[in-house]
Amino acid sequence: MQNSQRQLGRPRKDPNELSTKDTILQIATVLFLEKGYPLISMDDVAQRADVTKATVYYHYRTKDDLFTDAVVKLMERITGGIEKIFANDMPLKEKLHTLAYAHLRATANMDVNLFMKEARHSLSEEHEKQLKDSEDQMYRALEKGIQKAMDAGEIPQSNAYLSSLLFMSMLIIGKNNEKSFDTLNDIVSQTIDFFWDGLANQKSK
Amino acid sequence: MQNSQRQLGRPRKDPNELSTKDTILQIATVLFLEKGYPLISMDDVAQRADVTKATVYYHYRTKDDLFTDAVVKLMERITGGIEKIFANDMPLKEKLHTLAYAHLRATANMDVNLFMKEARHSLSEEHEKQLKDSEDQMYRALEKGIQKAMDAGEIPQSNAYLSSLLFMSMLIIGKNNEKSFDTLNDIVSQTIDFFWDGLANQKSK
Amino acid sequence: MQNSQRQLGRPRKDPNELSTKDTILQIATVLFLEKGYPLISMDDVAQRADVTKATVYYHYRTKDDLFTDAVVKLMERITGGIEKIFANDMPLKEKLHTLAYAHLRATANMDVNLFMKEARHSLSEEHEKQLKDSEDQMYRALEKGIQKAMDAGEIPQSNAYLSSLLFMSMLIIGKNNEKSFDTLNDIVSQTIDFFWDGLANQKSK
Amino acid sequence: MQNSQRQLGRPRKDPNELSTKDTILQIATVLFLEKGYPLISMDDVAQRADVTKATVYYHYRTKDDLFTDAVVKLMERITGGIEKIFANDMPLKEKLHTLAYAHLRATANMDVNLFMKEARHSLSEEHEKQLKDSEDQMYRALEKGIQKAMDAGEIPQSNAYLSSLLFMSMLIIGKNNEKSFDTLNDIVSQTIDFFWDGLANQKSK
DNA sequence: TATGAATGAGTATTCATTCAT
DNA sequence: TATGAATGAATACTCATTCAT
Repeated sequence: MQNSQRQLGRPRKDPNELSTKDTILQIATVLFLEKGYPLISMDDVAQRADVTKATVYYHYRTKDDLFTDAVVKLMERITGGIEKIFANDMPLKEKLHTLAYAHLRATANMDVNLFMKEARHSLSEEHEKQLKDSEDQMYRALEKGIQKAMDAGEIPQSNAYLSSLLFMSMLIIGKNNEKSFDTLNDIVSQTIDFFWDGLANQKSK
Repeated sequence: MQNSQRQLGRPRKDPNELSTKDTILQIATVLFLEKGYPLISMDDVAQRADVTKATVYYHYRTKDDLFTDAVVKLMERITGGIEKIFANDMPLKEKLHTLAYAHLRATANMDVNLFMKEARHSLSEEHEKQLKDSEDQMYRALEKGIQKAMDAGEIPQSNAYLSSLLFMSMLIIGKNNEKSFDTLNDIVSQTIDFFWDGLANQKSK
Repeated sequence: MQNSQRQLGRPRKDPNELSTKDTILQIATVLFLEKGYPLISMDDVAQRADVTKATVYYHYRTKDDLFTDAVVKLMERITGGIEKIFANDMPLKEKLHTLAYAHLRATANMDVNLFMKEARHSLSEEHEKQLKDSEDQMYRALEKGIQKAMDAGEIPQSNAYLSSLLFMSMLIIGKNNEKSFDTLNDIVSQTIDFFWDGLANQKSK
Repeated sequence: MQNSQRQLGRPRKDPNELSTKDTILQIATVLFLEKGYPLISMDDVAQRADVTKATVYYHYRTKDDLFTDAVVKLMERITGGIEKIFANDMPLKEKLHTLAYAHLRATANMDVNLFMKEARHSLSEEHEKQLKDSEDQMYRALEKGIQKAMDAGEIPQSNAYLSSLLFMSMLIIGKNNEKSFDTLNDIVSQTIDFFWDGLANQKSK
């Protein structure tokens, strides 16, 4: 009797490489981040992934599906990163620093915010909801970290969710205006200081 | 010399109506703000302005031209608004409040940031520069107002330009998450408080 | 003052030729008749009409629109033909002969029935209704002619509408099996005879 | 020689279930009848049969093959039905009635004629011939029955083949316009009466 | 026997732009 | 000033078919 583990269908050429589906997703993520949803065509993705358009469609039923999958997985990675940082034992301000660097490096050419919003006008409600959820999860992870610091008395109690929104927002702006500053370093430091002072001086509510 | 009271050329039928060119620009601005550059076609603009596409092309050589003109003029209006507010005599915090309301109201459905960035990948360098300049002018106006407050000792000296960036950024984020808050009022108040504390506690540099 | 009759926009190259729109419609009708709705692409139409696909779309918003217009106008022509024949003064049987010939000649390669039904699965409800209506009108014209003959006592009273359906149906079948007969003449004669006897022997209802 | 009772090869798990190939054929027949050849994709068939597309291709080399097999087998079944009815001993008119009901019920959603013709433009000559043959066989079965009635003096001698074509043609039209009549019953009765009078009054040739 | 992966060629439709009046 | 006609290039998506297991 045959080993029932045997794989059906045509197998991957080289099992050590990324699967075609993963390659497509990876390339798509980069491209969407770089130029945004409407400016990237399925042809662009196919060409860069060195497969035919039909292959892209074999793995992702629609452009929406591909985009949504790309964003959701990206958000999950970012959320994971945030959680990992907050699991550490450093003081909050240092965590924020680490976070800021990690985030800015990871999303090099992109504006996650833009990324999300751009799609809103093109996606189905279901897809939009998925996006929104994954985005929200990210903010919630950050909120949780901040809240913990509030509960630990490290900073005064205030609206931790709003703080997380503002933190992300500040990072983005910094990045968009990178050229106006000497270094990424400068932006991060000054932004964090600014944010920190905002945080530190909230009247308990 | 002609009497400057006298209108040259054939006068518009109804002087209260906008010129065709202005109608087109106005409509285009609204549409671009609503959906972004790539999602609005020249046909959309033409239809909504109730002229033919050819007429749009008569007044604006390319879509880029139209978009750039729309953004630049919008930015000029916003910049003007900022300057007017800062010319007043209220305390800085109150000015920021006024500004926040005015801005959020004016840009109801839109995200200026998105608006600007979206175009970057589609526009020629020349057009991009024009956009960047007009955006910069807006930030500079805000920066100037903040700097004035620093010089007057109203708040401590720090990076006024960064502060202006952060302020705008916070407003946008707030707006995008409007649904997380009870009212526009809440967002503005909390954001301004947060920003204010960031501002107020900067160590002099 | 300019003549207000002046045509706006780019005019037809040669005003004696068919307008582009008419050319497209004519070609499309022929093609759809020959091969049916699903097998004819907008590209096919464009190529045969010697214009670009975009031009076809300039004149007809969708393939459905083009198809519907083609069918409706064809049906109108057929209906008109039927009415003209029935306006004459010959005996009914002769009219049917004339009709049969005219119809078979006009719809050379086609099966109007096929033509109509094929579309049913592809068209919107609105388009389907238009088709159905134009088809119905044709049957009604025939029905009216037959009814007149009944009222005039030329043939016994019976269901004139069913008779018109059957008449058309017989013609089509005859045509589809043309090769089994010697000549178009044979088919027409025998079919009409058959139909005639069916008509002539209906018991009054 | 093997005992013919014994099944060769691995027996099907559940002998009541259709073989995969038969399932595919059955589903395909239904789908093609419903929507016609061009509108049904191999994917549609595969999905509805709950197998993969590759499996369909394992059993049928091409879409043409599948279609042709579907039609030929359908025609064989119909032909068989006709023969069985004509083997009976009722008067011809009653046979036609029975036939009409059986046919209209069996081909519920379809127009066999349409079904056949639609394919003509897509199939190879070889396939077309097969289709034509199986269709012809059906008409011949009907023709034979009618001829027998003529020879038996039940109806006057005339072109039995034409009569069979017309009979089928009339049935179809009736079905397509079902909604214009009260019941299937009405259509059948009236159509048969009409046909019968056509038949009964042919001059001997 | 059955399947997962991949593809080349096509399909309807859109869009920025040009041109002649 | 404004327009009707025309187009080249792109866009999302589909489909019959092949291939290696």
